[in-house]
Amino acid sequence: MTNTKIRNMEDFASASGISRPTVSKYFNDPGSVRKSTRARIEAALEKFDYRPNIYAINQNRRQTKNIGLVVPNLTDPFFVGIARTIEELIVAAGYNPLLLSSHGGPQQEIANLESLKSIKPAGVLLAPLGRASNKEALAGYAAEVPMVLFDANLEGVGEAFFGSDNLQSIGLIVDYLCRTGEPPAFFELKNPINPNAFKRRAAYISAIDRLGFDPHLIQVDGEGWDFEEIGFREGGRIIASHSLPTNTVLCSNDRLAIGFLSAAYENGLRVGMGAGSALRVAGHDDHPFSRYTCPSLTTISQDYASIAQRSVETILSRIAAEGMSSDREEVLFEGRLVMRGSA
Amino acid sequence: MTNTKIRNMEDFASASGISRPTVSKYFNDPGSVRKSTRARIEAALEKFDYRPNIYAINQNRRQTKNIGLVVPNLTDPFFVGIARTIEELIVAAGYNPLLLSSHGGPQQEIANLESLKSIKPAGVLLAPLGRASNKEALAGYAAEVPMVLFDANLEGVGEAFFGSDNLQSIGLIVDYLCRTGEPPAFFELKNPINPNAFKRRAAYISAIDRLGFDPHLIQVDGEGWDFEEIGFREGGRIIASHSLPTNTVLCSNDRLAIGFLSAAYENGLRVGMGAGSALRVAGHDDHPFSRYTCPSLTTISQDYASIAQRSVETILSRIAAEGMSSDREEVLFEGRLVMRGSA
DNA sequence: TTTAAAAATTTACGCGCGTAAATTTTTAAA
DNA sequence: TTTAAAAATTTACGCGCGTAAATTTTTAAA
Repeated sequence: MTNTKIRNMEDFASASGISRPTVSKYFNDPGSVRKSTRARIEAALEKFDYRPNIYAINQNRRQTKNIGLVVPNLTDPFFVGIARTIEELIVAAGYNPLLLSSHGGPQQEIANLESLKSIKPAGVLLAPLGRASNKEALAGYAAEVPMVLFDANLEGVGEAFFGSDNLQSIGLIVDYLCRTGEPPAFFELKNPINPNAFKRRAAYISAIDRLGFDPHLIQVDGEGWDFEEIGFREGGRIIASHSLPTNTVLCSNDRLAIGFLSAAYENGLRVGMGAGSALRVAGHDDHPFSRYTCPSLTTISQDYASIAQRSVETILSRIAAEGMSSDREEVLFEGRLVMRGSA
Repeated sequence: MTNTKIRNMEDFASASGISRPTVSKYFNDPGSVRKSTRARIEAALEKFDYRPNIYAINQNRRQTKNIGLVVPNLTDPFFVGIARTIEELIVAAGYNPLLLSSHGGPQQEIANLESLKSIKPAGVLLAPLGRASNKEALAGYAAEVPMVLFDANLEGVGEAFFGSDNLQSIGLIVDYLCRTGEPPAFFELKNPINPNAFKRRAAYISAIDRLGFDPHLIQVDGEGWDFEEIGFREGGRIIASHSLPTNTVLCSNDRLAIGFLSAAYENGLRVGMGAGSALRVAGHDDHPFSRYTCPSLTTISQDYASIAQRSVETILSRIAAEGMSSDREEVLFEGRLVMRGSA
């Protein structure tokens, strides 16, 4: 064999002794060619390590193998974790994931989707910002590209939504807190961005009502996504002013709770369940750092794995169906109580 | 104007009344065409919102506008932050960043670079895993694609390296700790992955020597990237066994310190500078959560902005130079002391 | 061994651009 | 107004694939 330089599929086909269209067929689906042919191509592949030009492929294929994955934030480890799980599932299915973060801004969210357009994605998985999202623009986009929402729902947008069952999970932790001590007050933002925050508020009120107690909403000011800072600042203010209505606080999410716990420590308030403790604090999401707060945080762990799996399955089936959209699907997965030191 | 469907640059050119080659020239550099021509194209652009097919462009261009960005980990907020800064600089320069995480594994690091090959990147910015990296494979890759390293250095690999001056920053915090209390012991992994860890160890010894004290290395077992867990487990073990050689501990990085502080809390050891405190703890990196530990963590803030900026500037100039590689550049940026409650 | 079905091959075209060379038009300078 | 330079246009080719239709070869079944 001479030292033939393989520059394209033409060269590779002649080097392997197979016609180019058959080689093309092989790369699109190795199982679609005869076993002996496959063996010859793979032998040649060992020798020359040729790979087809992705740009030429995507220019000519009816559809790319790209799937966009847009999350609101990558400074939040929750989205990093679920994005990684989703990416693995997409790769396993033979597709190519493209992860983008909206950095908390609705204009960036739209810009991300627009920039994805240039790579002609077969489908998009979107965890929307929520209330801040440009819903009309997203709905318009979903009319052009198959889109599945996860984490936060926008009514009627996309082919499906998969997220957490806040009614169940908040009910679970409220039950637990009431069973083991004083009924909790609910610490949250006055004007939350995330739709889950509204559902958690409603779930809290419903659970407290069901148990025959009075709901206490502690609604604080704060904009944006810097929840730890808000939890620290507002939590500190409330603790210092001795205006806590109960000795138990359920935070709308772990990031608020992390800030709140830090504020409690700064103010010399001992948190936990023991005799010497003045306060119990719980969160929601099982943030990676909730294990290392002082004390470690009792919280709810979301079913990331199921959310990721169903989201990927659904976008793949919608891509395969090519516009044969049936009804919009909405599935909520149950959370699990994680008991630690704080409550 | 009829309702002409714009399917490609040919259609768009005739709709705007300009020849296709001139339109092509415009998209490659709007400033390269006459002002009046530019105005006509942009007027047509408003009307038809056509955009060139990225696959056809990249198939035909000598070089793409893609720049790969590979970091060891996205669960570590340090890399999320610097990646975001770098992405913004790349976009501002008219290039397209592609962020990939190696998830802590050397085989994934190589796989990331290989997968980048298929999109024919003009250059790659790599924060290598360090000791675990397949150095030969990375060097081979750098011979084919312009590559700049940041955060962790691999001797001789790539066109340049930009990182932190651990000698300066560790010296700074050791000086501070010695000036304000007992000289610190150094808490670290026995076999660290990251080259910075080795430099910090050496910097600690050098600084302690310079001040005329005896170095105390607390080297603990632990594999992988779960530093908080290692800090918590090993820190707790050491605290419980009362084997701390001093009342001041400098941790090799903030994530170890976060775990260590949590362990101190669990063991009832009060950390801080006040009279009632038994222990001082400091870290390195100014992790986003170091503000919310109990107490908040005294640490070193790295000069992310400079590292990001120089890395991007350098890869762009090497891309422009097209293989005209001169000497390998190495620049270390100084850290800044961040004083908080823990030391 | 014959026959039908499946797989591979050949031929041919098209995708949507970049880009080079020769020519024409426009602009700025004399 | 003339002239030279700059910009735009025309013509033409190529990039590296996907893919369809007709034909040939191979395989499996009768």
